[in-house]
Amino acid sequence: MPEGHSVHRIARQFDRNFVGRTVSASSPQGRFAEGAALLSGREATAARAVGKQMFLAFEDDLWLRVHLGLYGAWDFAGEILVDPTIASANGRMGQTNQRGTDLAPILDDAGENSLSSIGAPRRTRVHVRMSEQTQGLGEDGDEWPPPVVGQVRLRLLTETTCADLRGPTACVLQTPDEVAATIAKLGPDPLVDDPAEGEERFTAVVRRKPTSIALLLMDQSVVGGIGNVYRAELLFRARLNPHTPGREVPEEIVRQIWRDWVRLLAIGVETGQMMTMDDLDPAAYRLAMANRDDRHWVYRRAGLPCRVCGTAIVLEELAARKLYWCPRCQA
DNA sequence: TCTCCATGTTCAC
DNA sequence: TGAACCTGGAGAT
Repeated sequence: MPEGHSVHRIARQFDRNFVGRTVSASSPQGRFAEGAALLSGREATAARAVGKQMFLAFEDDLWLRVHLGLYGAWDFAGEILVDPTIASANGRMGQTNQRGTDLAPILDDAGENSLSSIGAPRRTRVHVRMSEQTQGLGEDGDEWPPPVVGQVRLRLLTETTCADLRGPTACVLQTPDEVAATIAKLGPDPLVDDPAEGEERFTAVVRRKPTSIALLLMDQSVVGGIGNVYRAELLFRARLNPHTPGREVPEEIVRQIWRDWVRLLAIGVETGQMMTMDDLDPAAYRLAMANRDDRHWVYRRAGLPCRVCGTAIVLEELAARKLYWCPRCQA
């Protein structure tokens, strides 16, 4: 599942490519047919991400709320204008159209959070139309709009850009009041809330809970956007035992975790990758970036030696999710 | 072709 | 606390 960084990238993609444009909406799969009919023909007016939720506003105060859940993904096709605040990890941002505008790079790696497909990692279809002169056909002869492949819950189409939504946990229309109620239930998000205020909210909640810090970090009402990968990595970086009750975690460590999340989220949004070993030396960093299976301190490293102490990384189940940690560094 | 798996949430018990 | 939901890739058969 895309953690918070991906959802912010998606929102920025929508902001750049859909906001201000009239959208044609459909539900090829049929499960969002009524909603798509209501959206179709309206202009998109805003795109926002809060935690793992994305909100897309349309004319007449109609909001689309999407949560990708475990399997969801957006595939973008067509002419994709890249938000200048996000980049591909390998820097392949070179394609430009005849107006000199950046187009989407081809995949940054195995599809993880590339600009063309954002969500659950999967093989990606990339269609990049180079200019309006080629409207109707992509440069390589692709159809326009692209043929529907698989279970597409919602297709949003402008004259130049196509976004296909697959497998979301939530895809619903909301009123402004409902959007506000949804957001009110979420914990602070460093890219939405003032980071200093967020730190205070996060610290106050964690410090009064008997629940383990590992569960609290995954609780979206405590902090927005953290998922299983960032949880494991944040706890390792803090050298904190995942089972420590929140109220027993020293305040300075709680604040350190928040500030680390602020930092990692910013890196994730910028690069599209959950790089958590940013404090490596440059050579080791480049190596880690090149190999997505070797990019974390503990996540998916069960049984492998800890990168710091050599102790075997432990894998256990906590609330039906896999938890990776080093029993020595995080004793 | 079948089974398992995954970066998640919600609901019933 | 555990099951259901959801989708497609990967590996086993």
